[in-house]
Amino acid sequence: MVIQELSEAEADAIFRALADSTRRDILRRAIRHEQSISSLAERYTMSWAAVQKHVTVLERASLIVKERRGKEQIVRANLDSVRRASLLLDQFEQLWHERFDRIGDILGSPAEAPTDTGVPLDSAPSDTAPPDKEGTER
Amino acid sequence: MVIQELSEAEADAIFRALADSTRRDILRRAIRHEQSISSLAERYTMSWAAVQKHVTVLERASLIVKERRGKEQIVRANLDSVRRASLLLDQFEQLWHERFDRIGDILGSPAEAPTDTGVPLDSAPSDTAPPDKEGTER
DNA sequence: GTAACGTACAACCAAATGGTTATACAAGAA
DNA sequence: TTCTTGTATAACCATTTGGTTGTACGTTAC
Repeated sequence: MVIQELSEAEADAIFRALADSTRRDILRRAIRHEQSISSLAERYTMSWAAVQKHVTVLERASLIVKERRGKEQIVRANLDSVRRASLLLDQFEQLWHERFDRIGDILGSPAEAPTDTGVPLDSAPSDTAPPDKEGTER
Repeated sequence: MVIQELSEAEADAIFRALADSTRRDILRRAIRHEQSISSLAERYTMSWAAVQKHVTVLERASLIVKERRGKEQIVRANLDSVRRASLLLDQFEQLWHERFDRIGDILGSPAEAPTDTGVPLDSAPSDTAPPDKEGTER
């Protein structure tokens, strides 16, 4: 199983969704067993609408899926998104290892690095990539 | 290696910091090699101050560490925090597996028994925990 | 010394977040 | 039918976020 890689926007959504303890809690409950939004909302002191919004955030991040069952919306966790996020974190770890695989960690690609003047300790290994956003990154 | 577990607030900070593509990019660069804030800022079209703010967010999340070197602040990645986040994601996965270890997966566990701090494998795992934002939260 | 560099931070702004209450509607139960 | 439950959404509000410009300050280069 390969598990699709995350686009930058998807990664944004997933990590954002995970960056709130209430939402992490909702996700845990949804993982333990599917349940309606209302039964979820009962567990919190905040308003039903607030919980609903959290569910929506989780849904937009694909961390959960809603499924209508009669008059209820059943919330089900989608572990694939969790795994994708996990994979992205693994890539950071990978970069870390690659750093030490580079012999010396000094004087990397001589290619361009037109004015990497300063920073003698670490010239530009593979860093000469397109600077700004647009997720290019490896 | 045990790797400290994350408090809710730390988890908030880490995932929040990761929920922005510019910050993930900065983190990747910092992982590849330590460098000053200015050399990082050169890679982006946004203002220096904006990059500085992103660095601060990453620092508060302990994803990077700053270290003064002469007049420069050197930004260094702290992979431990990445690993902690990874571990938290693993716990979701773990919950998922426990769900199917429970014989039956009886849904709708009413779950009131407010004492089960031990994550029983059967009925309601730790579902009864004070879900809401306890003291700490924002 | 002065100049340039790297950094820090304040003040400001628009947009997004996280919460509230209130209203509306469909499905089941009585 | 009416009542209740579960859901959805709008309007509103305070705070945070992500960006800007401007100012200030210590360190290094000249």
